[in-house]
Amino acid sequence: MSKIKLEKLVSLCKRRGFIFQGSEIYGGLANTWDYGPLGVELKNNIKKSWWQFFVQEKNNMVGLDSAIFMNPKTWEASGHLSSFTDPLIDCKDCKTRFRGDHILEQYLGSDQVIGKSLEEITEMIKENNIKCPKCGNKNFTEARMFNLMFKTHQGVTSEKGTEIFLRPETAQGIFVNFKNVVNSTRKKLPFGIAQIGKSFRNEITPGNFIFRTREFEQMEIEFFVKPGTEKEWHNYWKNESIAWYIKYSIDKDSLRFRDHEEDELSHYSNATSDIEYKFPWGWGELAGIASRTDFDLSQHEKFSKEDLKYFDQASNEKYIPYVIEPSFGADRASLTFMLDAYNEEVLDGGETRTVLKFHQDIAPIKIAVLPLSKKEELLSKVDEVFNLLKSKFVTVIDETQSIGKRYRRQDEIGTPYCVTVDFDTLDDESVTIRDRDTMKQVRLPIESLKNYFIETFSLN
RNA sequence: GCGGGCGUAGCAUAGUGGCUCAUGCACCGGCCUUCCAAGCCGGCUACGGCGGUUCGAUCCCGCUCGCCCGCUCCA
Repeated sequence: MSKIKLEKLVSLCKRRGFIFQGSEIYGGLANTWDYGPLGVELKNNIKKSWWQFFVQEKNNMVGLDSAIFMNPKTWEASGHLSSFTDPLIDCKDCKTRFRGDHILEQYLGSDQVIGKSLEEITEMIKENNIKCPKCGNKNFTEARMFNLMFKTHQGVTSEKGTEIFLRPETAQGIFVNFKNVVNSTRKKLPFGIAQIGKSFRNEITPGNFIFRTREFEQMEIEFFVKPGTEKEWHNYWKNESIAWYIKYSIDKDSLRFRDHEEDELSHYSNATSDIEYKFPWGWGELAGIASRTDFDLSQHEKFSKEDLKYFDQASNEKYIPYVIEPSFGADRASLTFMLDAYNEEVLDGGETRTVLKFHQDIAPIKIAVLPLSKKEELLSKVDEVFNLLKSKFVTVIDETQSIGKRYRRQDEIGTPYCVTVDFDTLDDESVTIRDRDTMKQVRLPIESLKNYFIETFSLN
């Protein structure tokens, strides 16, 4: 398996139109990336495949698309207003940055630190003679707040009462709609609600191309279960989650589970397992499967004063469901699918070809129609084939330069099938289908072409 | 945000205080070409931005923007 350097992929992405730097003509905007013509097809296919796998093909799942702006009370209830606000301090000598509360906890224990203000944390670090864990000096900056939520104002004027946030996760949109969904779908536990959408976090350090950005797209499920059954469902979703990556051809050996240690668990979780991928810079998180207990619904019940309990007809009990949350990053998935698909192959002639071996349902372009030469008769036949396929499959025509070069072009963007119209086509009404991975060719009548591809591709 | 590295065409690189900034790939047009990056001819496209020093700056200086690595965070 050829391991690709990240720069190589970034350059390919730009050259071929997968991903561009955001606002590039203005010198860019830190850490924003735009999906180009091929990138948007790829990402859409990834989201589509996810939705099909996790929602449409499961009878205990439904979908949702909630608003990015939410009543600010939501974030009080969810804990994001306090927990996503980290007091940071820097060591002036070795220039390392720490979380002030974490460093204090190591010395004093967590009960001493909870709820302290910035000034108190700064003071406590001084008083307790705390040393930099890295260089041992005591030359710290003051603690400063870093709120991970983007703040803005609703309405034209910036009055305090209308302050709102860009959601830092899609999950809360699901929780606040739990009752609506139960009432409108008559779903019984256990069942889940899925949502794909953008989230925003003012990350301190974004980076690694589209791996960590401040604006990103999540694919999340909140799966509601009867308390006491959360362990088995946690396991179930771990397996389902990794199965999706494997179904869409991510290399098994580049994936692994990693369970969170107790001290790294989020404020809402009692058990979290990550799925990690072996990125060029090391293992990185692709998805997290968190057991969120009844934390969120309980909090929303408390803050909203709405009864969010579920009435279990079978056992005649009323309770707040427990929640298992599989949460995926769509941009990370896009990066992973590209990295994993990237191959450089040495051919018999000694030349190399670059080929993105996407799963065929993920590939941005499904079919390229190529005339063997630029002769008028072939070109009109090519149009005919294109028109036959275009309504069902993303199809392109490429007619410039040699046929071999065009095959390589399509390889580089991961097009699984090339349909070549040659001079025999004019007589026998058949075309040659060339397979990206095997480079083998088969001959097929034009009339059976569409059905052939309908059976080949499974994502609609 | 802090420290370090970096910024020349679509991509990857070369080079220079002053002459039309070079090469490969890619792209476009033409000739040619009947299944895996052929060839020939022609063409488009760049010194991240702003300011300073200088007769003259892509090159030196300052600021700024962006990228990469590290730290903290996370999908």
